[in-house]
Amino acid sequence: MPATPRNTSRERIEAKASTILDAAEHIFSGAGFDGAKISDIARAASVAEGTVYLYYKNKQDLLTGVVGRFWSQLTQGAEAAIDPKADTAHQLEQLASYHMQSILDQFEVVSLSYRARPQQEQDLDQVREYVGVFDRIMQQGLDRGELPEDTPIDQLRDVFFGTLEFSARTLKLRGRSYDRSIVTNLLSLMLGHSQSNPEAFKQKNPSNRDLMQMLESIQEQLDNRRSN
Amino acid sequence: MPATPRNTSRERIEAKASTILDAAEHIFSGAGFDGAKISDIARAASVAEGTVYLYYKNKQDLLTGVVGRFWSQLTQGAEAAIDPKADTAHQLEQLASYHMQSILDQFEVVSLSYRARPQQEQDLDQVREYVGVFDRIMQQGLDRGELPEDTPIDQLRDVFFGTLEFSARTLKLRGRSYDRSIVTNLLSLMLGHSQSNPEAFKQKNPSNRDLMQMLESIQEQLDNRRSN
DNA sequence: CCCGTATAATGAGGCAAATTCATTTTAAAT
DNA sequence: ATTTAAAATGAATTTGCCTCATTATACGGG
Repeated sequence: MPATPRNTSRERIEAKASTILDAAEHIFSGAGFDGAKISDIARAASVAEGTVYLYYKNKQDLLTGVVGRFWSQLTQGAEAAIDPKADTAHQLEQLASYHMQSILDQFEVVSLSYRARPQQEQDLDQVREYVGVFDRIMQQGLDRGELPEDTPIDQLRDVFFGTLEFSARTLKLRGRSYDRSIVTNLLSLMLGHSQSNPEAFKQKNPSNRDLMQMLESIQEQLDNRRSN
Repeated sequence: MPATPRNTSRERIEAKASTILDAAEHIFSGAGFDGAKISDIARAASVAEGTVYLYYKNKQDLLTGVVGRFWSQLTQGAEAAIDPKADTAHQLEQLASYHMQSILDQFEVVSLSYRARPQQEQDLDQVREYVGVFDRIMQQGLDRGELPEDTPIDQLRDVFFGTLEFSARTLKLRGRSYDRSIVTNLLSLMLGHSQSNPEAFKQKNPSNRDLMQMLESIQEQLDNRRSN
């Protein structure tokens, strides 16, 4: 049992699987899932039709591969795009910008994602991992005290990704290009104030009750003075 | 050329088209687009397979019909759910609640929507109409002076629908049910403060912080006077 | 270097489902 | 009752995914 050849062979096989995936991505992106024929993909990968099925169970599996790889690369890219030394707000902005540009750039593949989650089955693992990048930033923000303690991460996650995804669709629909104001506005919405409130935050943003107390105190002082 | 029969005939035809659409919706919802066979739909509508093609060009067209009708009904329902006398914040909350419940309720049809917009083609007209309901509320809010003059409606629209759609997906994914806190939190984000900020709005709507500053200044004056 | 075996690749053929269309049925008008 | 047009039918065609019997290639031992 030779070691080197085995390795080489394994590598070769992975290389071929990757070649087929490249071809699939190309054809899917150009023609959409339904429009793409396995025979097209096979031709683009320079293999016979049957060979595709040695590497991927079926057309759907091929799609899952393409989409999974995309999100997995997105995770890598996002981690690279985030400066670990930056504060929470900046990290979020880095993630948001990176996210927006990537999904606009590769909009066709993102669209294919919808086809890869057949009927309310669980999401792709790779998507969950990607979303974890956001969670980590937020968690760190909490730990560092840069966010109010009761920040609802789960809900803000939906706001973050939901808004960006929808904005991307809108931009594509109208043929407009990316404008960073979307990101900055979103972040100022998300971080600009927290209706929930720790002490530090309270000082910057007094509640109505605080105001009332102060008014009452002043009123009292005035009353005292007048009665003198 | 008889008038009555013509009418009757036209009605009959529309009724049959509608019957087929009902069947299609039913089968699509149960089996998904790919899982649905035209023969199933034909059987459910009690017509022959070929007859379906007299009313709809092809399977895709059938899907477009189903999805279009859904959004169109959603628009009607939304308009009915909104109290024209309520203020902007309440109207938005009504729309948000209605939206969330509807799309959670009919999640299968909503999922089909993704299949109805093949590859970055323009959105369905019915979706655009639906989104118009939001725009109208916001515009009215501006006119009534209930919103800052420079409210970025377009961006808030993306926040609104993007967040709700993403939240709905998340809920379905986790098998959780609808919790109205999603809506109230979203609205307090959207309306709770104006991060964009013209002077004009600030004057009309001083922040608590502004009030606190003014109070502190008064307090200071009182102190000064006393010390004299 | 040749052979045998295991691994990989091939593409013709089976099959399922969408779509077409020649034929039949139904409805309307005279 | 007959003619004509509209509507419906389902068998036949087409298309494209996927299987599998066959062929080619790689590799280790003699």
